[in-house]
Amino acid sequence: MSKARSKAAGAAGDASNRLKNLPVDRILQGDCISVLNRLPEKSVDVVFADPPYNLQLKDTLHRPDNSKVDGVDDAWDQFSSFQAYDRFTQDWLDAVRRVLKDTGTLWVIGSYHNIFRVGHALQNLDFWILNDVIWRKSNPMPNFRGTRFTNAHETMIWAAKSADARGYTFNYHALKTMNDDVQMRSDWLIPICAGKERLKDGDKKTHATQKPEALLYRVLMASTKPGDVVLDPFFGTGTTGAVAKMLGRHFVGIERETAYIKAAQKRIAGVEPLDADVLSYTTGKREAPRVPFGQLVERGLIRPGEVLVDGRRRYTAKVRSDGSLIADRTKGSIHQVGAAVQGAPACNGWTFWHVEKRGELMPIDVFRQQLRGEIH
Amino acid sequence: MSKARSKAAGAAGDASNRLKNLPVDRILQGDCISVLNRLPEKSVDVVFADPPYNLQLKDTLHRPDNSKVDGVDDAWDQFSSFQAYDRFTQDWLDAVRRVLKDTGTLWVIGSYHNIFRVGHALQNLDFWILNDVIWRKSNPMPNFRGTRFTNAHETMIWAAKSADARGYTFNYHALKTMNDDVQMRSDWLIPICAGKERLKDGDKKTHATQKPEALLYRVLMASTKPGDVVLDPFFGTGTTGAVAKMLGRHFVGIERETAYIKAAQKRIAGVEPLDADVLSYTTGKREAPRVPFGQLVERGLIRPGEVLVDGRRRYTAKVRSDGSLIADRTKGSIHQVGAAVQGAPACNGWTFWHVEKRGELMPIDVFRQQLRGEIH
DNA sequence: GGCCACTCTGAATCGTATG
DNA sequence: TCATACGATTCAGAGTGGC
Repeated sequence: MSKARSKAAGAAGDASNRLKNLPVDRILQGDCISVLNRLPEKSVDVVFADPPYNLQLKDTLHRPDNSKVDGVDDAWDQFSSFQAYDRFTQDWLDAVRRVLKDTGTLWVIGSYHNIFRVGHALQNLDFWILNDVIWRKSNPMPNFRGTRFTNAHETMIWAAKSADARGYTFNYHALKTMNDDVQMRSDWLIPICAGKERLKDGDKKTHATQKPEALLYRVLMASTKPGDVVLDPFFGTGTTGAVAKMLGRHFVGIERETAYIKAAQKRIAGVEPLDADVLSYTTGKREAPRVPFGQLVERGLIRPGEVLVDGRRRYTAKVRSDGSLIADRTKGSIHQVGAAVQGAPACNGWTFWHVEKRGELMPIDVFRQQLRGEIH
Repeated sequence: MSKARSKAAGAAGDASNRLKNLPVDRILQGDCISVLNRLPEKSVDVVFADPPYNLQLKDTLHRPDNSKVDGVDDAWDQFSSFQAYDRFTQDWLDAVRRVLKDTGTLWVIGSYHNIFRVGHALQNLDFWILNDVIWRKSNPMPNFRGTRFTNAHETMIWAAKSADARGYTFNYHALKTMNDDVQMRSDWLIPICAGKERLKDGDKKTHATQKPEALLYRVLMASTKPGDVVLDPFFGTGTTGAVAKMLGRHFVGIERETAYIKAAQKRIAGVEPLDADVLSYTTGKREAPRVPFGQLVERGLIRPGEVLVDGRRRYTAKVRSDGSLIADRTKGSIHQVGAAVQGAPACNGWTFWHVEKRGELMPIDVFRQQLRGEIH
């Protein structure tokens, strides 16, 4: 670890053209590593980094309706190999480490394509992981070919400068208040960036991977105080800057592309900082848990092979391992089979089907209620 | 990458004492790497691995009421450094790679302490990540000190043997059925293992990190077929084996500690496998026998000369005697002509083209279903 | 305005059998 | 091995336009 650290430390460059004071609430144009190397050391409270994910997309993907998916094919996301990506990652992480205060923390966001490279590298550089936080997307893009699980989340790593770093900011009570007085968990349900918030040039997205402000809101509420400085080395269209300004924090943005910088400047200029007393009213909304029937089976509340019967004992059906039912000539969901055996157009399987316990019939909805109670 | 691979390949050991046949539904005692090296190559359908997390707990942790938290401090979770852990990880992953069929997949579960080491290592060994899956715990242990987010999830990596590996099992439709007919996402809400399911010796947990059966249920439902072999190189108290037996899959367990093996054997002996009819699960059209369109014509379900129309009555085509279609300027298969009239890159003719009966449109897929029913 | 139907899109490592 | 053809496959939310 220390070997990697000292080697990369050389990348910090000479201190000759180093700035004495941190330029604040500005976007600095250039390659993030060389710009970072010009900034004064230990001057930044928090770094939020959204580096290229190195997606390695191959062919074009079409939706079932034949429309084309507009994938990320920007030049900035192209790397020749894992090695090249690892070197890049180590270099910017090391440059970040120098400008971060000893009490500072680092956030990095990524997907399975790159996050294991990033996590590995930052642990090697002695960063100390405080949490990994899952951004659960309420509206992810589906998997169109039915080949995998819907890729419905991204991962953030939150880390301090070292295992024995003390005094980092974590606004525990503010987050708990935001979360209806329950501790904030490591999984966050937040929609993707769309609608008015999404920056466009005509009908084209300005940036392929603009992050939602709600995500940065929670990150900054958790790990910064008003007046703190947040640095974003992959500034893009400036979500970090916009939210920082709104929340009364300072930002430093680093970005190469002129088009992104212009869009970010315009966007941030339009942001009105909030009064401090307003901030405390924002709360996280709670999701209403949907409980699929298959979950009752998976959890053992209903066993595969168990026989369900309707309230008047006219029809029966047997539970299969995937949570579907099988009856005379039909199989399908609890609703489909319930409808089919009755010859009805539709049926609410939750109230239609029952389990027999000691001669008594119990609607399966009872088990769903039980599961909901456990979840929340 | 290839360097790491070939180097570790040496760890596969000599083939002199290698077994000819895979011993199935048994727990093999010993160090997982040397046991793996004795197994026949490419013999296993799926590997589920729950390796040591390398937790690096320093002091004992106390709850607000001063009771002691029973953390993981077992000898098997102690590593001297990241390097030692990385070497261990690479070695067992490489041994796993050898016994895995080319169509097989690998699951690894971990937390932020180790999952970045694991993910980095398996990418270096050319494993190809299919998904990372988040196990969201409905009842995690709270963070008692209020210094971080409640650590409410663990991460699983699901990977194929290489980027171009084909034919791995993913029971898309069964999982969709389990989830109320929406695609299964990459975030799974499942409670931790507690209650009757949790194995105990008196009032002490038998194993510090026993996984819930519901988690393995979903893993095995997703990525294995009945009769498949699942290998678990860190078998512990045998959750993988218990669920595999229940679901009509075979297991191979590897475990060092006698106490865990005994507990697992007793547990698995008490498991009753499900009946075959219950194990059957929802499959999609991909599994169904192929029926050429020409057969519908040949069998008289569709007559030569009949006019087909799309669902919105924008396009028509006429059926020729050889089962091809002819439309303005094009002729060819139902798919080719469907694509051509729309100007689309591709088209599923089975669902695109309809026949008009008494003013109602019926997709030609209905006739295919009919034929499939007859054939069986 | 309100409701309904329809359209569009989002960090995506998204096929397989046959010849 | 490679080219060709078959034919399987989507969820939530925002925007738009008609009645």
